[in-house]
Order: sequence, then C-alpha cells, then structure tokens
Amino acid sequence: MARYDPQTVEPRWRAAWDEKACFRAERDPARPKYYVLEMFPYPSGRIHMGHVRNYAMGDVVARFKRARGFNVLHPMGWDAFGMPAENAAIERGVHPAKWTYENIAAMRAQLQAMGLSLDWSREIATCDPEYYGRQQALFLDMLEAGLVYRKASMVNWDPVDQTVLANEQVIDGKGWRSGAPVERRELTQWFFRISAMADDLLSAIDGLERWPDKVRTMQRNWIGRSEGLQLRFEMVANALLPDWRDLEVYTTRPDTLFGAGFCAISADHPLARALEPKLPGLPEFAAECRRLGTSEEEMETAEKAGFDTGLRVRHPFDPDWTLPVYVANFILMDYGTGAIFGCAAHDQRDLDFARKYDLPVIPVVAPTDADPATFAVGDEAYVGPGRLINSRFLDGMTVEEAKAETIRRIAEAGRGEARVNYRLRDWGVSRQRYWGCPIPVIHCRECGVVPVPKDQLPVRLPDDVTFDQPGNPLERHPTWARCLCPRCGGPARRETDTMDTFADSSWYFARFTAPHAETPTSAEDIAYWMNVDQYIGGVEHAILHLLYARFWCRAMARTGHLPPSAVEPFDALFTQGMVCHETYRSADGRWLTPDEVERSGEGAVETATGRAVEVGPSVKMSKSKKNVVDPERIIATYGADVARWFMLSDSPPERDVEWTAAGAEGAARHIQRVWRLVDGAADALPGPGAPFADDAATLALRRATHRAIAAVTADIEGFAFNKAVARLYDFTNTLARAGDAPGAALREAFETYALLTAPMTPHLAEALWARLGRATLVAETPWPAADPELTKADEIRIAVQVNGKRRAEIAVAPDADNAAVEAAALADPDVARALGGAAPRKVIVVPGRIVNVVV
RNA sequence: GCCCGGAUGGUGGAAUGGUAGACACAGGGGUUUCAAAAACCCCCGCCGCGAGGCGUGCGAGUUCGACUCUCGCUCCGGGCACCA
Repeated sequence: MARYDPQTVEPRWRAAWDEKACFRAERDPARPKYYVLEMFPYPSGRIHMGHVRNYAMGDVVARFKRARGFNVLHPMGWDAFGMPAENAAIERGVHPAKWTYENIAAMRAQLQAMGLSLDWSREIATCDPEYYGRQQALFLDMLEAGLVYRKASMVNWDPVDQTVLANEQVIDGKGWRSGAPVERRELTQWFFRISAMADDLLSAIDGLERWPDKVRTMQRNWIGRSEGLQLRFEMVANALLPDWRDLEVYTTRPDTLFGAGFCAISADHPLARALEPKLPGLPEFAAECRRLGTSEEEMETAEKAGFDTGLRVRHPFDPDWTLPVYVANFILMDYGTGAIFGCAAHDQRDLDFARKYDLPVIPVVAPTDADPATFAVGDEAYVGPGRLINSRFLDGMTVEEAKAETIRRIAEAGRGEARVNYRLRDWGVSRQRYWGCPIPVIHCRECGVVPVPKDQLPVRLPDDVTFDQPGNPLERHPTWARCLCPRCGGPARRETDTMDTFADSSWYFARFTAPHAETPTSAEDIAYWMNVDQYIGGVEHAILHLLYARFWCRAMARTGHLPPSAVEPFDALFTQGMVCHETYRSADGRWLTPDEVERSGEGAVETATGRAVEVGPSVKMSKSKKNVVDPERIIATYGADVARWFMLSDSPPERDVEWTAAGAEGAARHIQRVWRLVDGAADALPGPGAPFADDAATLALRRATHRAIAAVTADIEGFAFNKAVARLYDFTNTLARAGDAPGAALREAFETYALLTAPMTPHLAEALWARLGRATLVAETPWPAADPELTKADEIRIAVQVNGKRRAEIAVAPDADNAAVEAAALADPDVARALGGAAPRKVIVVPGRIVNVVV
C-alpha cells in the first residue's frame, strides 16, 4: 500500500488537465455560461494565505459549476501598477517593470501549483500596454462624453522630498521617508464625474440582491444622500471684505436654525482665503489646518479648533441677531458649501466646538418625555426626535415639520432653497507617479488640453527613467513629455500624471471576456460572458473598488463599450474574511515568525535561543508583525490540496480564519486517510455499473452516500464551504466503518466521495477516481445527483420540552400527525415524571421539530 | 470621530425562533508495537458522587420556547476617498 505522495501525484493531474485544456473557456451560445471571478492580486512577489483562501473559494465555485454543466469562465490576471514597484525602484534600484514582471512570474508559478481551474490563456497584466492602451481609449471616450474634467484639489505634499504622498505615506503628519511635516497643497488634477451618477449608483443598490447587506449599507452611507437646506446668511458690513454680501451654508438640520450659535468655514473656503492676508494670526491658523493632511479620519479625530474672524452674519429670521464666523479645522471644503452654521445643542462636533470657545448652547429640540422649560444639554448633544422649543414660530412642531417649515420660509424670503446633497465626491484619478497608466492628453500653449488621437495610442511609459531623486520621473524625463500638439502642430507637453490604479481594476473583468481584442471590449464576448455571476474578494474593497467599478461600467455603457445590461457588472458578490495567525514577540521586543518559534503547551520559546516568547493575539497575517505562513512552503510540505482543504474548513468563508500548524497537519492526515481507505478497498470492488444488492447494509450505505450528495451540494451552493468540508469528514467516517458493505454500494460511495471532494481537493479526487479504475477525469465528470428516495428519513427523533426545558426525546414517523406526536410525548415516562402529575395547560407541537408541554 | 461587521467549550466552529456544542483541532485513556511514528477504538462545556443545576461577550425586553428578534452597553476587527 503506497502512501499518498502529493509531490508526485499533484503535478501529474495538473498536467492531465492542461493536456486536455479542461479549463479553457470558449464562447458557446448553446451552453449556459457561468463567470466566476476572484479579485485579481497585486503582484507583490509571493502569494499569501489570503490569496490561497480567496482562490480556493473561487475554484470550488468554478469546478462545481463546471460539473453542473455550465460553460465556466474563470480567469486570472495582475493588478500590476502601483506604488510598491516604485518603492522597490527607489530602495533597491530595480526598474518597476522588471520587478513587476519577475513578481508576476513567481506568483503565477505559485498559483499554478495550487491546481486552480483557471484559463491562463486569458491572463492580463494592467501594466501591459496591451491593457493600459485600451484603458487610455476608454479615458478619451469618457473625456469626450464629459465624464472627466480637471479642477484644483488638495494633495499631501512633502516639502523636503518635493513629492506628493499617499495617505499611507503620511505617518503622524510627517512624510514617511523625509520625516518632514506634511502640508496640504493644491494641484490641478483630473477627476471622474462620479457624483453626477450618485443618484443612479444609490438607487441601483436596491437591485444588487445577491450582494451582502453590509456592503450595500456601506455603499449607501458612502454615497450619503441627504436632503437639506442651502441657505445664504447675510454678512454684516465690514471693512475687511466690503464686497462679500453672503455666506452660503448647507445644513441637514434646518429645524435647528434658532439654535444656531456660530458659523464655521473651512480653511480652504474662498472667504477664508480672502481673509488670510488681512487678518493677523489667520495665516498661521490656516497653515495649522493644512498640516492635517487630506484624510477625513485625520480631520475628524483632530481636536476641534477654530479662529474667530471677527466677521458676523445675520440670522435670517432676525436681523438684530448676529452670529460669529469662525474658520474651523473640521469643516471639509469638499462637502456641501464648505461652510456650516453650528447648532451646539444638537450636533456633537458643534457642541465640542462651542464648549471650547464659550459659544451659546441653545436647545431647540426637546425629547417628548422631557420638560421643555428645563431641558438642557450637557456634554452630550441631543440628536434624537422631539418637539421644537425656543424657536418662535416653530415651537411645538416635530423635527420633520420644523425642517419643512424652515425651508418654506427661507425660500419665501429668497435666502435659500431645499437641496439634495451627496457625501460622495468626484473621483480624483491624477497620480504624480511613474508606474501607472499615462493619462492620454497633451497640453498645448495655444490649444489648451488636447486629447491624444486614438491612432497614437498607447501612450507608452518610457523605459529609461531614474528613481535617484524624489518627484515624478515622467515630469523630469528629458524627452518623453515633449511632443507636438495634435491640433496645431506646435510644441506641446504630455500630461505627466498617471491614473489611480483603481481605474485599472474598474474594468479588468470586462477585458477578461476578450483579453486580446483590438478594442477595449468585444460586443459578442461581452454579450455572452457578462456579467460576472460570482465575484469573490476581501471586504476591505467593499466601498472604493466596487463603487468605482460600478461607476466605470456606467461610463463604459455611455461611451458604447458595454451594453446597458452590464452597468452592474457583478451579479453576486461574496466577501471573504482574512487569514490570521497568532503573533510572537521575543523578550527584547522583536517580532518572530512562526518558523522561529516552538509552541509548547501554554507557552512558546524561540527555537534559536530557547528563551520564552510572548504569544500575542491572532491577527491578520502581515509582514510588519511577521505572523505569516508562506503558502509555498505549505504546498511543498503537504501539497496544494491540504492548503486548499484547510483554508476551506472550520471557519465560515465570510469570517476570519486562523492558520494553525495543527490544523494543517489535521488536513494532511485526513487526505492520507481517504487515500488509504480507497486504496485498500479498490481492488476488491466490482466494476462500475454492478447492480446493488437488496439488503439492509446496501440501503444504509446508499442512504449515507445520497445524504452526503444532497448536503454537500446545498452547502457549496450556499457558500458554506466549511459545512461542506464537515459533511465530507462525516462521510469519511461512514466510509471507514463500511469496510464490509456490499461492493456495489461501496463503489458508489467511494466514487461519490471522489466527485464531492473534487471542488476542494481536485488532485486527490483525480487520484481516487483513477484508483477506482476510471479512465476519465473527474474534471470532466458531471456532479452526482442525490436520489430523493434515499435521502428521506424513515424515523425522526424529536425533543420534548416541559415549560421550555428539554426533558425527553421520542422517536416518531416523519409523517406522524400532531395528535399522535402529542400522545407519544405525554406517554413518555420522563415527561410524566417532569410533569409530576400536573395537567398540561397547552401542548405545542412543531411538526418534525419539537413538542413543548406547558403547565 | 463617522460608517459597517463580529463575539458560542481549551481552540476553529454547527444550530429555517424549536434537543446548544455537528464536524474538526488540541487534550486524556486504551489497542497495536521491542520501541517510536503511523493507524484504530473510547472520553472530552462548566459545577455536582448523583439526582440535577448552570451555560452562546454584558444588562434588559418580546415569546410556550431566544445563539437566533428588539433596545442599551463592552471588547475586537474592516473602511474613511493617494495602500491594494
């Protein structure tokens, strides 16, 4: 009896699949298609366990659907542009392209070793001009359609490195390389007009029924539709800015207008800009605000601070009532009008601000159970429902009534109007970096911004670039940007900004349907393959990537690259959890990898020194904490099936999973056990198609077999891979005890096992199938069907409760009527004892479930 | 700070509002073996000799019945627009 050796067995079956091109996807209108896609990876150089989990799940779906008769498209590619390649160039002097393509080669080999049923002939890399050239064509069409424009916007500026920094490169307000305090700086940049589609992107979420509710909620909140009032406060005449008449603010709480205590504007508001040179102290304060960087998180968590401009505005309902105007660090120029009125009593931020600067806190909404005369606000703003107080003509109204009435009166007075607003901002795509898709426009002194003619695409990145100094290599390249204006022929300069990599990942799924087409998409292939039936990826992409892709598809539809049916490209979405591992820290505070540590009972020691190691909580695998396990080593030690099986077992796919060495060994033992069972029994089995014996042992085993088929099928369809795995463990235990069962039933059971395990452990499945004498491939074999006659139970056991506490268990026929079940329950001696002679007041019988006797 | 999740034995988890702990890992005991490994069998929520009682992060509530529904917390995680 040979031990199952994955290192020799697995490559053999991968070669067999390749030879028969089992996973090549060809358009075939006669067959139903199924497009399953996992989020493509960034080519960091090595796959990690998160990839293993993601791609194992996708492969389960792909192999399952293929076995169910679908024409499956399951492609793979590379999200290959991005900052790490430039960082490698800066730190190690390797060219981003060389670094990226070497990483792709290494990761492709690793993914191939996983035995994924991918169509590699469709592989794409976003850094390939074949791909990004088509993206440039899309960009030009979107530009022409008015979906792209330029405007001034803020970036994080490192004044020492003279470089734009990503948010993750700003640490505690300082540049990650230079350590210099970061400034906000304004640059003219390219934007996609995603906000113009806000309403459609919002309402279409209702139709995404096979997306997780949490993702739909997050997207709704992100878009943030609000109904409110845009209102112009009249400015009190002042010598500083005699020409400014009004201050326009946006509020979602017009009902609280009589609670207004101040107005606040962003440091980037035109009014603040106009005041800056005229007000001593303001430039310093504005600079302080701008040091906050561009992330919303920073703005919101920073301590509220303001600068009193000395200007005042009039209350719209009382010309004698004036409010101070502050410049404040928590007002976003990008939201609403960049100015607010503050009602301290009913907004926490406003309250914090008012307490700090001693501004009035006037409650104007009182909860219905409070006494309006004494209701006051302490350190917590009241944001709940209630009735208006201290608000003149609004007194006594509900919040909703008061909002409507305020808007009506403001409109009547000509000082504002109702307005729908969105939190969603336009998508800034300009990146001042080399390793991205060049934005295909030319700047001409005479003609302005001129699109690159399509026949000159792709605008290729130059190869000869240097990274020995900070800044954008494209900008300082001696010749690349220099060109002639396509319109007037005069000297001109190329755009040196490249696109956000989110653009690359916003349409790759469409490109996979025709990866070699001359045009970005091919209508026939799109019509057949789109949409993606099942998309699988990390929940960290719930908002940005998925929202941008939804927008981009709408833009592609408007420019004729996608049919209207593809504006929502992902019919079903599944977000999987992360892979975690416990963390280890040596006595001197160094993080240790799991390889450097020996686990012993409660504690752990560092193998090299024998010293005790502090075992930390299990958190997402990350290089910084060194709690990573290299899939390549796992595959080399145990085989791909073990890695796949373990990643699918135990934890529900949407939840985080913890990698443990013991778990991996358990998975390896299981695979050996299955092989041993089949290998030991195979020679004695009758050939395929032998008739079943008419005896109890045959019936019992066949019942177990068909129940396993039904259960595994339902579990895979329901994305409960951990439960499918548990069913297969269960079925394995049945097989282990069925050694003397009649041959035909045993063959059916073993063959069924091979077919059911194939989506999870495809190599093992093929090996079992072949050992059972089959000359075909499991990869080409249809999924087994459960015989309903065999999955029915002949007797069920149900619990009997007395006053909600379980007291007994009775066996009844599955179709027994309620009266019979009730009688059987009351006749049970344990039930009688629990009743203690008391007469049942009520008996609840839930058919097939439970009996509850209430006394 | 704001938005979205999650919490069940020693561990990962299972459970259309209906027998809490399927299945697995770890642990314990046994069989086999010169021995070890492997394999196989049994036990395994907590307290209790037992009868029984208590148990799904905490506190309330709805229900004949709550891990599941509602409200209020705690802790942990994801996202916050230039990481991908």
